[in-house]
Amino acid sequence: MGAGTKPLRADAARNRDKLLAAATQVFGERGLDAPLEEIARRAGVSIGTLYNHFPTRDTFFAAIFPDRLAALDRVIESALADADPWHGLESFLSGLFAVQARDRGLNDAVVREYRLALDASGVCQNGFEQAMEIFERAKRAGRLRADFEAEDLVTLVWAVSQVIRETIDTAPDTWRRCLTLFLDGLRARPEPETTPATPHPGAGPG
Amino acid sequence: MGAGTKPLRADAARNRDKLLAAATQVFGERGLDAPLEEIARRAGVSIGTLYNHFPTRDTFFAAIFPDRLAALDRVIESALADADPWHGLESFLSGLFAVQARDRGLNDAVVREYRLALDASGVCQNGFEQAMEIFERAKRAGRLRADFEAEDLVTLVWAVSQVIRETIDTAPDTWRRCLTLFLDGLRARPEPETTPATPHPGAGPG
DNA sequence: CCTGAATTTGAGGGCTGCCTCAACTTTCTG
DNA sequence: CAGAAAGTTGAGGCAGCCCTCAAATTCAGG
Repeated sequence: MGAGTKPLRADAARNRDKLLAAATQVFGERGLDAPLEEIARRAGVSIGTLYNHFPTRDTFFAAIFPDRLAALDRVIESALADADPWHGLESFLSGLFAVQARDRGLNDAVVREYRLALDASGVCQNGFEQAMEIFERAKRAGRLRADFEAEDLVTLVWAVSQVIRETIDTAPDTWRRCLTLFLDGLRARPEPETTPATPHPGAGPG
Repeated sequence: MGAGTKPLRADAARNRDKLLAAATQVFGERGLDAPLEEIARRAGVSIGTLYNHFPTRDTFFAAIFPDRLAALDRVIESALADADPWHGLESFLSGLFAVQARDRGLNDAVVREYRLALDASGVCQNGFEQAMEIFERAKRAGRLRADFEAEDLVTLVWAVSQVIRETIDTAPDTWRRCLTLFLDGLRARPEPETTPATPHPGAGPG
């Protein structure tokens, strides 16, 4: 698995790059269901060429997202390196959702990967289990509710992904508020301070 | 506005009823984006007839959902009638989401209405404000976090609606778990008991 | 420069869904 | 029961998106 692929002709390589760039852009703007013809158009290449290089939508995903999702590994690592398990957990979720909120394609991709991970069939199995370790650690430290499970992480991602989808254009920080609610709950707490400070993001119309 | 509408011919009235029944069914199964031609097919009526009676998708919604959404007013009422403001709040959310989880169309419709209500343009303004009163009451009683706002209710509905969408076929009670997390938060609590008893619904594979 | 192989092209066929309208059928009224 | 009004029909036009393939083009090596 090194140089098993024959070198592409110059123009082909150029087109492939243009396609990948366009796809990244289009998926980012429109999500994973974006029309492939839009990608070809934006790449300045015919639809036939697109299918030459990427016979299916999934080949696009495979070319684009693994790297970008792997970037989340660093978020996980740094969360696990945090001395405070709860703070690590918070920073993992913030980091994850911040990435999702920057790109509709990534938002969809994360949902997809986590769903697959739960079915025990994902490529991302690895990343998911690493992420769960963040939660297990916080649990052991008595900071995370004891009944938290892998399903809950997936549920959390589903929930927040939709908040991101709904607000990405008009109030793209709303997910922070949602995360605060998830972390602290709706119930009033004895202590006046809950999470340091995550007030409402600028969602107000007036 | 009483009998301003000329009486429909017998066959027309029959078809209208068939269309409404079919639409209710189809929207329920497929959500508000379901193809209108499927509705005509299931009603045993031509697509032309469908457009005769309901020139736009919205006229369908207007004919179907107001009543069903109004059924939620009873949920709200009974929540407000609850002696315990927090328990009322819980029962409102449970009631709302239970309704959403039973019908994809209603799930979509609730999301739509709440979004509009926030834009101050919804028909449902009324119901939304009534719902908010549940939260205000719980706040006054010191049971709900003091910074809860209307935006948070909408966010909550967005979040849970997605969990419902993702799980409605395979584990339709998952939203309960999501609600528990919202109510109590992820953080471990000093008291051992949080919410009476909402363990994981039967989502586990094994 | 020439040639063969690699690559690109884009018209076109297929599908689904939206919507219209001229021709046809049914109901109602006198 | 006839005629007019009301209602129904479904083919067909439009649009978006998917995907294919024969013909045309471009590249790379001799």
